[in-house]
Amino acid sequence: MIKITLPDGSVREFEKGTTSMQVALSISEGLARNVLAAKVNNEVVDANKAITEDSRLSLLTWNDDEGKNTLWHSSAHLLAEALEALYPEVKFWVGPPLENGFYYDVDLNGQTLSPADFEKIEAKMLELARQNNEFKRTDISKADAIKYFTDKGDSYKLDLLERLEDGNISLYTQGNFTDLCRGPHIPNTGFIKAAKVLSIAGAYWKGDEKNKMLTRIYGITFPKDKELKEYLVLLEEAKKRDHRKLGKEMELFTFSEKVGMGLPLWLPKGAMLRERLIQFLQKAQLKAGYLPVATPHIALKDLYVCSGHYEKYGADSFQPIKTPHEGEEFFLKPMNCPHHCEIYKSSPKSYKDLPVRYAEFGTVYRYEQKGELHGLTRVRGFTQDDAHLFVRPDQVKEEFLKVIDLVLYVFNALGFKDYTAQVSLRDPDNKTKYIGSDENWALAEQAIIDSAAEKGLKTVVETGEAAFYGPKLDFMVKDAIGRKWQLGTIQVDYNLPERFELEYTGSDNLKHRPVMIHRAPFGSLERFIAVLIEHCGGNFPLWLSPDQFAILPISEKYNDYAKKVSELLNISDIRGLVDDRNEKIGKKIRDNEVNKIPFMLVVGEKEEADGTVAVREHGKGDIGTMTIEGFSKLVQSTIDNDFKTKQI
RNA sequence: GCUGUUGUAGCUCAGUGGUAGAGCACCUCCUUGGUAAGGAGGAGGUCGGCGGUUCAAUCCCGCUCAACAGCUCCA
Repeated sequence: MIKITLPDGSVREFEKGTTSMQVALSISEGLARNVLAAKVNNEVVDANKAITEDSRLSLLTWNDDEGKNTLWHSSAHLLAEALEALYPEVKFWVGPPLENGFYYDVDLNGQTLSPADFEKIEAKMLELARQNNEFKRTDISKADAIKYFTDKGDSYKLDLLERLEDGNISLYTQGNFTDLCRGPHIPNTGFIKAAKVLSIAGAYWKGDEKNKMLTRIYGITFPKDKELKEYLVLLEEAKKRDHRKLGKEMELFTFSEKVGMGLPLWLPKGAMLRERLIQFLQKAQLKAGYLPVATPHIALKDLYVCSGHYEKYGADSFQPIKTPHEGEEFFLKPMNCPHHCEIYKSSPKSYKDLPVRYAEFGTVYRYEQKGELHGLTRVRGFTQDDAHLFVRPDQVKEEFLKVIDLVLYVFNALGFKDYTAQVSLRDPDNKTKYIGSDENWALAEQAIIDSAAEKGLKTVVETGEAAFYGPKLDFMVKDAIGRKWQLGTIQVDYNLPERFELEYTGSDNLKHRPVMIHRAPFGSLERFIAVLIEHCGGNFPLWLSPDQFAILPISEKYNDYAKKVSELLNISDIRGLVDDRNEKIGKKIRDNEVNKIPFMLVVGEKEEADGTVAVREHGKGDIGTMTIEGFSKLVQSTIDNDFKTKQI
């Protein structure tokens, strides 16, 4: 008998050689129907693998990421089986699971696939799935594996085999398809109830452009048909929220071939949104003791040689700007920090001055590769909400806590409710590749971990992911439709203080080196606004909305009154427009509704006589008539409500 | 940078080897209308750029530029 410990801590006894599936059956049949794989002592294995010793066991279902991965990995095999049935010439490379679905890289031997063929493949996959074919594992010697794939003519698999050790090679077979695979897999194909081929794309064999281009077929599957439908709705929704599409429709920003790719042009409405975000953060930063600074867009090469950016990015960056003066070279600034270091150095600092917090909305330029550019999320010129805190080593934690507060304040005000802190620490087995003293690293890492814990942040620790210059904390944000984005970042830096020989005089009257903390709650305004647009689908919080109202006169007779109302609201710092077009009210309502204007104020004979406005809220319709002051209060209370979160 | 797809009016898109069309937006006029599209007329394009084939190219071919998707997830 062996002892199996379940996740709830309970221990049960089973015969040696029992499978996870049998354990599941002993608990309930319903559970067994949902078991996709099992985790035995932290190793994910087939649910029908025999357990031979005392073990901890978790049964993995669709609700576990590992369960999903297993189903999708098996689905890749199912896709391969379907492809082989439909196109006998096909040769296979690899088919891993992804975060959302899976792909298989195949050589179609000259055949081409088009979206028109997708349905045929999906139908075949489901037909094969319904056969409930078991995923059978066969452990095999290397020689036999080579023989099998040589006979089959699968040259790509032979290439994989070359790098595998004998004695550690397995095949999985379902139905008529056998693949080289370490597993694990779901018990049988019947668990796959819905399948969708999503797209095809070229992908070089082994990711090397010198190699042959294979066809990568992306797909996704689900254990329930309903979930596929929900997923497709989500894809549609994501398409509707695409910030590139909404940005164009809402006249927020544009790109011009003449200006250059990756260089966004902010249109008046988008610039208004930007300004509001900047003012919002500036106000919060002033309260938190930041000092605004401003620095130019270019600097001499020497600055970046000193900071190390020249060595690291010089060749891949924009080329230097020459001057008539022989040998003089300027660079577009790729980061604000070197400038801020020089500001720090402009006067001697005492330990009593620290922490010093320099903040700047600094526009930086980076030569991103062509293929990397994407809307506002990857651009070549962007504005960081940058600040650098120069602190004593013993102040790292306190400052970290304050920065976390500021970041959470920002997320709250913008409606991001779901976020995770990702803490990146150094690799303990390879401490030499990092700059800075051992005890300072230990201090900072502990400070970050403690700060995150103190603030009650959901935290994921990534060991070995720290930059060479310091540990960091990144905020991963989930948007309204469940997609993850990396936004704010807080990074400790031991490198730049060293390179710039930054100092402060301590209470001991000796020179000490400060620690630098880089932090940006938005990251960059461009990227942040892109995420914000997709998060709220263009329906910005009222305080950010470029036009907060549109006044719609019933006829031209009331245009003057409309303008008067608009001016009055402007005085209360509420901004909007007067729709004085020669159109009927229905048309005006439709157009402004489509334009996502938060409030529409209909004015006609009655309103002019009473000094009122008839208010319509976006997405809700008529909410009644009120005085201008009443509307002004409504706006104010709506905005206050957006901020009704903890203040810093 | 590499591969593929795309590029026609401000926007969304149709179309053809004989130099172009729709809807929306825009302008003018009629209409002055009370909660999601009133009517009529008009203006607007070197069909991304360069070159080639052809009597003739927006359409075919080559190059180029840009946008989009993918190129990292190694059984």
